[in-house]
Amino acid sequence: MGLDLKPLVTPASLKLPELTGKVVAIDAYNTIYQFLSIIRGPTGEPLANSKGEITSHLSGLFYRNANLLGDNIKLVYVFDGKANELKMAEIQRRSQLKKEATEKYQLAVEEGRIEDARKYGIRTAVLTDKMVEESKKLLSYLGIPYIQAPSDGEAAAAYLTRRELAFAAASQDYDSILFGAKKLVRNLAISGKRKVPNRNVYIDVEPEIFEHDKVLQEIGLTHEQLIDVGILIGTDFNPGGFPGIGPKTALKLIKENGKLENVEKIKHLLPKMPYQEIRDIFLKPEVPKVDRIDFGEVNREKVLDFLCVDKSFSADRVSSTLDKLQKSIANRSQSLEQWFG
DNA sequence: CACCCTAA
DNA sequence: TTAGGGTGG
Repeated sequence: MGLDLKPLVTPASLKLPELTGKVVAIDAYNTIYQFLSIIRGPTGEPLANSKGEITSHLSGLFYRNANLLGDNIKLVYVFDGKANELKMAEIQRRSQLKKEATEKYQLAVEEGRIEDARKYGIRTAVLTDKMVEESKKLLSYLGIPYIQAPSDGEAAAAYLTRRELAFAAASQDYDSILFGAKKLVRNLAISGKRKVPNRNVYIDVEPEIFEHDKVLQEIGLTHEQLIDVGILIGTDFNPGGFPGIGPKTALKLIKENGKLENVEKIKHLLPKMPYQEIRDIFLKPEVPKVDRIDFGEVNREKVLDFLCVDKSFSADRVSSTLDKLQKSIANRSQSLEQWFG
């Protein structure tokens, strides 16, 4: 279920123009997984090409990136590497949930319960190695660089903000804050419409930004203490956290006691928990070797060939999106030439 | 999710 | 111009 810091931190609203000219390091798995879950037909089936290969992730990546690039936002995608041993329990838990959702989904489809089919279909999304390769391919055709993280993508994205190679990290998860991202952007999207789970209702979801310094100031803790709060609530490395302790209680306990070791009511549980190792995952994560990020250019032919020939996208739609993008890029360099040329 | 068309 | 609903693949 991830790290639930939401009740403890207050976002500032963010308008996309504020990111103009800035580098944003995107949590690739988080983003692609979101597309795979949400971009589906009415009965919960993902988009697919004529060969039956899923294309939801490519649709999401193409249209969103085209828009963000058109707004002159510089993107770098960060892919997860090898998962930490401590994450295995969470990975298995998720895979079990998917298995259950898949059974419910198939039953709902057979019985013609369309809304249920959609609800469960969303939970069945599995991100395969092939999809990752296809995503990287599309990114490279769009001129968008990507970085392969040695372990957690969020840790690598946070590192890029620390190195000032990126202005912000973008992810839906709050882990980036524990990894020390200077800034975290959530809801980085074009349309603000988002489906609320379990209901056929759409609400406006605005992009929001969290600044690391302000977060610590707001809750009155050090970074190390915030990590302890996270461990109490539960992270990917200790799913569920400690029984009976939610975000509010966790914050109270660390404020009163300073650190995990001093919290009386969990003293009997601490020895069974590798909390020092988890602290180190957040404080001293493995990070990629990066000194600079090279931004590329759109390769129109490759994009068209890949999406329209290979993946059955509509040539009209793809080329008109590319037209729009290339036009805004051309306008940009033209206005630069007026100043400097 | 994002696009596109239609209605008001 | 904006809101709502269907469609994309």
